[in-house]
Amino acid sequence: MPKPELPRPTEAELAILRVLWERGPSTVREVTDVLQEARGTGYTTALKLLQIMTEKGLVQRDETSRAHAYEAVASAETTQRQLVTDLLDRAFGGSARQLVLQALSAKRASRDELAEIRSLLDEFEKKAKS
Amino acid sequence: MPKPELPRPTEAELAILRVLWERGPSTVREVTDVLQEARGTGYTTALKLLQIMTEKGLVQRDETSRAHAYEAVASAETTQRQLVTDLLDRAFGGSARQLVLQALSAKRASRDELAEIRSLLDEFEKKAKS
DNA sequence: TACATCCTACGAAACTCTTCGTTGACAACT
DNA sequence: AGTTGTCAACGAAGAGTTTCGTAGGATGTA
Repeated sequence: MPKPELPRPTEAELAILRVLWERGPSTVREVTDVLQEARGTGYTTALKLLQIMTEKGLVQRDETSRAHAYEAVASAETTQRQLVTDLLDRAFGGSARQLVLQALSAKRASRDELAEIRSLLDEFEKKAKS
Repeated sequence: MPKPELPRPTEAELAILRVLWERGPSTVREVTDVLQEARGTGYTTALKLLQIMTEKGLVQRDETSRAHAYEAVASAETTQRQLVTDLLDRAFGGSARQLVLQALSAKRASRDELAEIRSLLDEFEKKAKS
Protein backbone atom coordinates (compact mmCIF):
# COMPACT_ATOMS: atom_id res chain seq x y z
CA MET A 1 0.00 0.00 0.00
CA PRO A 2 1.26 3.39 -1.00
CA LYS A 3 0.26 5.83 1.71
CA PRO A 4 -2.96 6.12 3.67
CA GLU A 5 -3.37 9.82 2.85
CA LEU A 6 -3.96 11.59 6.13
CA PRO A 7 -6.73 14.15 6.56
CA ARG A 8 -5.89 17.79 6.96
CA PRO A 9 -5.48 18.54 10.67
CA THR A 10 -7.88 21.03 12.20
CA GLU A 11 -6.77 24.09 14.14
CA ALA A 12 -6.64 22.45 17.56
CA GLU A 13 -5.12 19.31 16.09
CA LEU A 14 -2.37 21.32 14.50
CA ALA A 15 -1.54 22.91 17.83
CA ILE A 16 -1.11 19.43 19.27
CA LEU A 17 0.99 18.26 16.36
CA ARG A 18 3.29 21.20 16.87
CA VAL A 19 3.92 20.07 20.43
CA LEU A 20 4.59 16.51 19.31
CA TRP A 21 6.97 17.63 16.60
CA GLU A 22 8.83 19.73 19.11
CA ARG A 23 8.91 17.26 21.97
CA GLY A 24 8.72 13.89 20.27
CA PRO A 25 6.47 11.18 21.76
CA SER A 26 4.56 12.67 24.68
CA THR A 27 1.85 11.82 27.15
CA VAL A 28 -1.45 13.64 27.41
CA ARG A 29 -0.18 15.32 30.53
CA GLU A 30 2.90 16.62 28.79
CA VAL A 31 0.94 17.92 25.83
CA THR A 32 -1.58 19.52 28.14
CA ASP A 33 1.09 21.28 30.14
CA VAL A 34 2.37 22.99 27.01
CA LEU A 35 -1.03 23.86 25.60
CA GLN A 36 -2.45 24.92 28.92
CA GLU A 37 0.07 27.68 28.85
CA ALA A 38 -0.29 28.57 25.20
CA ARG A 39 -4.03 28.34 24.67
CA GLY A 40 -5.66 27.27 27.92
CA THR A 41 -6.39 23.75 26.77
CA GLY A 42 -7.62 21.47 29.57
CA TYR A 43 -6.54 17.90 30.17
CA THR A 44 -9.65 16.13 28.96
CA THR A 45 -9.76 18.32 25.90
CA ALA A 46 -6.25 17.33 24.92
CA LEU A 47 -7.04 13.69 25.64
CA LYS A 48 -10.16 13.73 23.51
CA LEU A 49 -8.34 15.39 20.65
CA LEU A 50 -5.54 12.86 20.80
CA GLN A 51 -8.05 10.01 20.78
CA ILE A 52 -9.75 11.46 17.72
CA MET A 53 -6.39 12.05 16.06
CA THR A 54 -5.51 8.43 16.70
CA GLU A 55 -8.68 7.34 14.93
CA LYS A 56 -7.86 9.62 12.02
CA GLY A 57 -4.35 8.24 11.84
CA LEU A 58 -2.69 11.57 12.54
CA VAL A 59 -0.92 10.20 15.62
CA GLN A 60 0.17 6.81 16.86
CA ARG A 61 -0.40 5.64 20.41
CA ASP A 62 2.00 3.57 22.45
CA GLU A 63 0.00 1.94 25.23
CA THR A 64 2.93 0.24 26.93
CA SER A 65 2.92 2.43 30.01
CA ARG A 66 -0.15 3.45 31.87
CA ALA A 67 0.23 6.98 30.58
CA HIS A 68 0.02 6.38 26.84
CA ALA A 69 2.60 8.05 24.64
CA TYR A 70 1.45 9.78 21.48
CA GLU A 71 3.60 10.45 18.45
CA ALA A 72 2.93 12.35 15.24
CA VAL A 73 2.65 10.04 12.24
CA ALA A 74 3.55 12.59 9.57
CA SER A 75 6.59 14.83 9.85
CA ALA A 76 6.32 18.56 10.22
CA GLU A 77 7.63 18.98 6.69
CA THR A 78 5.10 16.61 5.15
CA THR A 79 2.21 18.22 6.95
CA GLN A 80 3.38 21.73 6.18
CA ARG A 81 3.65 20.85 2.53
CA GLN A 82 0.15 19.46 2.59
CA LEU A 83 -1.18 22.63 4.19
CA VAL A 84 0.60 24.90 1.74
CA THR A 85 -0.58 22.88 -1.24
CA ASP A 86 -4.06 23.07 0.11
CA LEU A 87 -3.95 26.82 0.58
CA LEU A 88 -2.37 27.23 -2.82
CA ASP A 89 -5.28 25.45 -4.45
CA ARG A 90 -8.04 26.93 -2.34
CA ALA A 91 -6.98 30.55 -2.25
CA PHE A 92 -4.33 31.22 -4.86
CA GLY A 93 -5.52 29.27 -7.88
CA GLY A 94 -2.25 27.36 -7.75
CA SER A 95 -0.02 30.40 -8.25
CA ALA A 96 3.06 29.86 -6.10
CA ARG A 97 4.27 33.29 -7.13
CA GLN A 98 1.28 35.00 -5.56
CA LEU A 99 1.63 32.97 -2.42
CA VAL A 100 5.29 33.80 -2.01
CA LEU A 101 4.56 37.44 -2.67
CA GLN A 102 1.91 37.56 0.04
CA ALA A 103 4.09 35.63 2.44
CA LEU A 104 6.95 38.05 2.03
CA SER A 105 4.85 41.17 2.22
CA ALA A 106 2.91 39.90 5.20
CA LYS A 107 6.02 38.97 7.07
CA ARG A 108 8.28 41.86 6.10
CA ALA A 109 11.03 39.32 5.78
CA SER A 110 14.39 40.34 7.11
CA ARG A 111 17.51 40.79 5.00
CA ASP A 112 18.87 37.46 6.18
CA GLU A 113 15.65 35.69 5.40
CA LEU A 114 15.60 37.14 1.92
CA ALA A 115 19.11 35.88 1.35
CA GLU A 116 18.14 32.43 2.54
CA ILE A 117 15.18 32.31 0.25
CA ARG A 118 17.39 33.41 -2.60
CA SER A 119 19.68 30.49 -2.02
CA LEU A 120 16.66 28.24 -1.94
CA LEU A 121 15.83 29.49 -5.38
CA ASP A 122 19.30 28.64 -6.57
CA GLU A 123 18.86 25.07 -5.49
CA PHE A 124 15.50 24.79 -7.13
CA GLU A 125 16.83 26.23 -10.32
CA LYS A 126 19.64 23.70 -10.33
CA LYS A 127 17.16 20.92 -9.83
CA ALA A 128 14.87 22.19 -12.55
CA LYS A 129 17.75 22.21 -15.00
CA SER A 130 18.21 18.44 -14.92
CA MET B 1 -12.98 53.83 12.61
CA PRO B 2 -9.90 51.99 11.46
CA LYS B 3 -10.99 48.71 9.89
CA PRO B 4 -13.64 46.25 11.01
CA GLU B 5 -11.25 43.29 10.84
CA LEU B 6 -13.03 40.63 8.84
CA PRO B 7 -13.21 37.02 9.99
CA ARG B 8 -11.28 34.35 8.16
CA PRO B 9 -13.50 32.94 5.42
CA THR B 10 -14.41 29.27 5.64
CA GLU B 11 -13.80 26.82 2.82
CA ALA B 12 -17.13 27.29 1.07
CA GLU B 13 -16.99 31.01 1.65
CA LEU B 14 -13.58 31.19 0.04
CA ALA B 15 -14.89 29.41 -3.03
CA ILE B 16 -17.55 32.08 -3.33
CA LEU B 17 -15.08 34.90 -2.80
CA ARG B 18 -12.96 33.53 -5.61
CA VAL B 19 -15.92 33.79 -7.96
CA LEU B 20 -16.62 37.35 -6.85
CA TRP B 21 -13.01 38.38 -7.25
CA GLU B 22 -12.99 36.90 -10.72
CA ARG B 23 -16.33 38.20 -11.90
CA GLY B 24 -16.87 41.33 -9.85
CA PRO B 25 -20.32 41.99 -8.38
CA SER B 26 -22.57 39.03 -9.15
CA THR B 27 -26.00 37.68 -8.41
CA VAL B 28 -26.69 34.45 -6.59
CA ARG B 29 -27.60 32.87 -9.89
CA GLU B 30 -24.29 33.82 -11.46
CA VAL B 31 -22.30 32.58 -8.50
CA THR B 32 -24.27 29.37 -8.43
CA ASP B 33 -23.69 28.72 -12.10
CA VAL B 34 -19.94 28.81 -11.57
CA LEU B 35 -19.94 26.77 -8.38
CA GLN B 36 -22.50 24.28 -9.63
CA GLU B 37 -19.93 23.28 -12.18
CA ALA B 38 -16.92 23.38 -9.89
CA ARG B 39 -18.27 21.85 -6.72
CA GLY B 40 -21.94 20.99 -7.21
CA THR B 41 -23.20 23.84 -5.08
CA GLY B 42 -26.97 24.32 -5.28
CA TYR B 43 -28.77 27.64 -5.57
CA THR B 44 -30.14 27.87 -2.05
CA THR B 45 -26.80 26.85 -0.65
CA ALA B 46 -25.05 29.69 -2.41
CA LEU B 47 -27.79 32.09 -1.34
CA LYS B 48 -27.55 31.07 2.29
CA LEU B 49 -23.79 31.37 2.26
CA LEU B 50 -23.98 34.82 0.74
CA GLN B 51 -26.52 35.88 3.36
CA ILE B 52 -24.23 34.68 6.13
CA MET B 53 -21.24 36.33 4.50
CA THR B 54 -23.20 39.57 4.37
CA GLU B 55 -23.81 39.34 8.11
CA LYS B 56 -20.13 38.70 8.69
CA GLY B 57 -19.20 41.64 6.52
CA LEU B 58 -17.29 39.53 4.00
CA VAL B 59 -19.50 40.73 1.15
CA GLN B 60 -21.68 43.73 0.45
CA ARG B 61 -25.17 43.44 -1.00
CA ASP B 62 -26.68 45.79 -3.52
CA GLU B 63 -30.44 45.38 -3.34
CA THR B 64 -31.26 47.80 -6.12
CA SER B 65 -32.42 45.19 -8.57
CA ARG B 66 -34.62 42.32 -7.70
CA ALA B 67 -31.71 39.92 -8.07
CA HIS B 68 -29.35 41.32 -5.44
CA ALA B 69 -25.76 41.82 -6.47
CA TYR B 70 -23.03 40.68 -4.10
CA GLU B 71 -19.51 42.05 -4.02
CA ALA B 72 -16.45 41.02 -2.05
CA VAL B 73 -15.53 43.58 0.60
CA ALA B 74 -11.84 42.68 0.89
CA SER B 75 -9.63 42.33 -2.15
CA ALA B 76 -8.11 39.02 -3.15
CA GLU B 77 -4.71 40.31 -2.09
CA THR B 78 -5.84 41.38 1.35
CA THR B 79 -7.61 38.11 2.01
CA GLN B 80 -4.74 36.04 0.68
CA ARG B 81 -2.35 37.92 2.91
CA GLN B 82 -4.58 37.22 5.85
CA LEU B 83 -4.69 33.52 5.05
CA VAL B 84 -0.96 33.25 4.56
CA THR B 85 -0.25 35.11 7.78
CA ASP B 86 -2.60 32.79 9.53
CA LEU B 87 -0.97 29.67 8.15
CA LEU B 88 2.45 31.09 8.90
CA ASP B 89 1.55 31.48 12.55
CA ARG B 90 -0.41 28.29 12.95
CA ALA B 91 1.82 25.85 11.12
CA PHE B 92 5.23 27.37 10.51
CA GLY B 93 6.00 29.16 13.73
CA GLY B 94 6.31 32.35 11.73
CA SER B 95 9.14 31.17 9.51
CA ALA B 96 8.53 32.62 6.06
CA ARG B 97 11.56 30.74 4.82
CA GLN B 98 10.03 27.38 5.67
CA LEU B 99 6.76 28.34 4.08
CA VAL B 100 8.38 29.44 0.86
CA LEU B 101 10.45 26.27 0.80
CA GLN B 102 7.40 24.07 1.13
CA ALA B 103 5.48 26.11 -1.41
CA LEU B 104 8.21 25.73 -3.97
CA SER B 105 8.80 22.05 -3.37
CA ALA B 106 5.11 21.28 -3.34
CA LYS B 107 4.49 23.14 -6.53
CA ARG B 108 7.60 22.16 -8.47
CA ALA B 109 7.68 25.72 -9.67
CA SER B 110 8.55 26.24 -13.28
CA ARG B 111 11.63 28.05 -14.51
CA ASP B 112 9.58 31.13 -15.34
CA GLU B 113 7.96 31.14 -11.97
CA LEU B 114 11.30 30.89 -10.25
CA ALA B 115 12.53 33.88 -12.24
CA GLU B 116 9.46 35.86 -11.27
CA ILE B 117 9.94 35.07 -7.64
CA ARG B 118 13.54 36.09 -7.92
CA SER B 119 12.56 39.49 -9.20
CA LEU B 120 10.12 39.77 -6.34
CA LEU B 121 13.04 39.27 -4.01
CA ASP B 122 14.91 42.05 -5.72
CA GLU B 123 12.07 44.44 -5.07
CA PHE B 124 11.81 43.44 -1.47
CA GLU B 125 15.50 43.83 -0.96
CA LYS B 126 15.37 47.27 -2.46
CA LYS B 127 12.53 48.20 -0.16
CA ALA B 128 14.31 46.78 2.88
CA LYS B 129 17.34 48.89 2.10
CA SER B 130 15.57 52.20 2.53
C1' DT C 1 -56.51 36.66 -14.75
C1' DA C 2 -54.09 32.37 -14.38
C1' DC C 3 -49.81 29.97 -14.65
C1' DA C 4 -45.02 29.26 -14.67
C1' DT C 5 -40.67 31.16 -13.35
C1' DC C 6 -37.27 33.48 -10.64
C1' DC C 7 -36.16 35.58 -6.52
C1' DT C 8 -35.38 36.13 -1.20
C1' DA C 9 -36.10 34.47 3.32
C1' DC C 10 -36.43 31.15 6.86
C1' DG C 11 -35.53 27.15 9.36
C1' DA C 12 -34.05 22.76 10.10
C1' DA C 13 -31.08 18.79 9.41
C1' DA C 14 -26.62 16.72 9.18
C1' DC C 15 -22.13 17.21 10.12
C1' DT C 16 -17.71 18.74 12.28
C1' DC C 17 -15.11 20.85 15.84
C1' DT C 18 -14.02 21.91 20.50
C1' DT C 19 -14.69 21.67 25.16
C1' DC C 20 -15.50 19.55 29.47
C1' DG C 21 -18.05 16.76 33.23
C1' DT C 22 -18.34 12.27 34.89
C1' DT C 23 -17.09 7.61 35.61
C1' DG C 24 -14.35 3.78 36.75
C1' DA C 25 -9.73 1.73 36.72
C1' DC C 26 -5.24 1.79 38.50
C1' DA C 27 -1.53 3.37 41.58
C1' DA C 28 0.72 5.32 45.50
C1' DC C 29 0.81 6.58 50.00
C1' DT C 30 -0.85 6.22 55.19
C1' DA D 1 -8.09 -1.11 54.07
C1' DG D 2 -8.91 3.69 53.09
C1' DT D 3 -7.67 7.98 50.99
C1' DT D 4 -5.78 10.64 47.43
C1' DG D 5 -4.22 11.42 42.87
C1' DT D 6 -3.60 10.22 38.00
C1' DC D 7 -5.24 8.05 34.03
C1' DA D 8 -8.27 6.58 29.85
C1' DA D 9 -12.84 6.35 28.20
C1' DC D 10 -17.22 7.99 27.17
C1' DG D 11 -20.86 11.03 26.24
C1' DA D 12 -22.89 15.18 25.59
C1' DA D 13 -23.22 20.09 25.10
C1' DG D 14 -22.53 24.15 22.30
C1' DA D 15 -20.88 26.48 18.47
C1' DG D 16 -19.98 26.80 13.61
C1' DT D 17 -20.47 25.03 8.87
C1' DT D 18 -22.85 23.37 4.91
C1' DT D 19 -26.75 21.76 2.72
C1' DC D 20 -31.36 21.98 1.16
C1' DG D 21 -36.69 21.92 1.46
C1' DT D 22 -40.33 24.93 1.63
C1' DA D 23 -42.83 29.14 1.61
C1' DG D 24 -44.12 33.49 -0.25
C1' DG D 25 -43.48 37.60 -3.08
C1' DA D 26 -42.46 39.63 -7.59
C1' DT D 27 -42.14 39.23 -12.62
C1' DG D 28 -43.30 37.64 -17.15
C1' DT D 29 -46.29 35.37 -20.35
C1' DA D 30 -50.34 32.94 -22.38
